Amino acid sequence: MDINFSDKVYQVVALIPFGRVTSYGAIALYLGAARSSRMVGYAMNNAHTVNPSLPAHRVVNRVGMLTGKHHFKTPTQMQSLLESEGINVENDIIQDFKNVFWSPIEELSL
DNA sequence: ACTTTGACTATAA
DNA sequence: GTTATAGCCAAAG
Repeated sequence: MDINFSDKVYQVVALIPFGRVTSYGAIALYLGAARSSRMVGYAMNNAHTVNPSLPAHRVVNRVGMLTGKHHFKTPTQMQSLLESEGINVENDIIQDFKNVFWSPIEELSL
């Protein structure tokens, strides 16, 4: 398994189901680097170049805030995509975040 | 090899 | 309730 930390992030993000979201910390925790949550977002900078189809809009911070919306082509694209998947976003915050939250550890380790 | 950075998180005030 | 600060660690300069 000679893949970089960033590549692992892409793998997990690619597995996020439709209509669900997860947090940077949850991904980092699944990768065994619980305290490298910042690196998850850092890696996402190249995500669109490695695999543009990565659902980066389904990755938010721990409270469901669309912190990375400015990294999309348009700041409104992230919210639009989430709303298209049935996720209610209001003021850059995902409503019912706990309800749509997807944990890689819970879903992938079972 | 050292310094800076950052799509985070937790704690303190 | 919000705002500030510190810890954290991998990648880029």
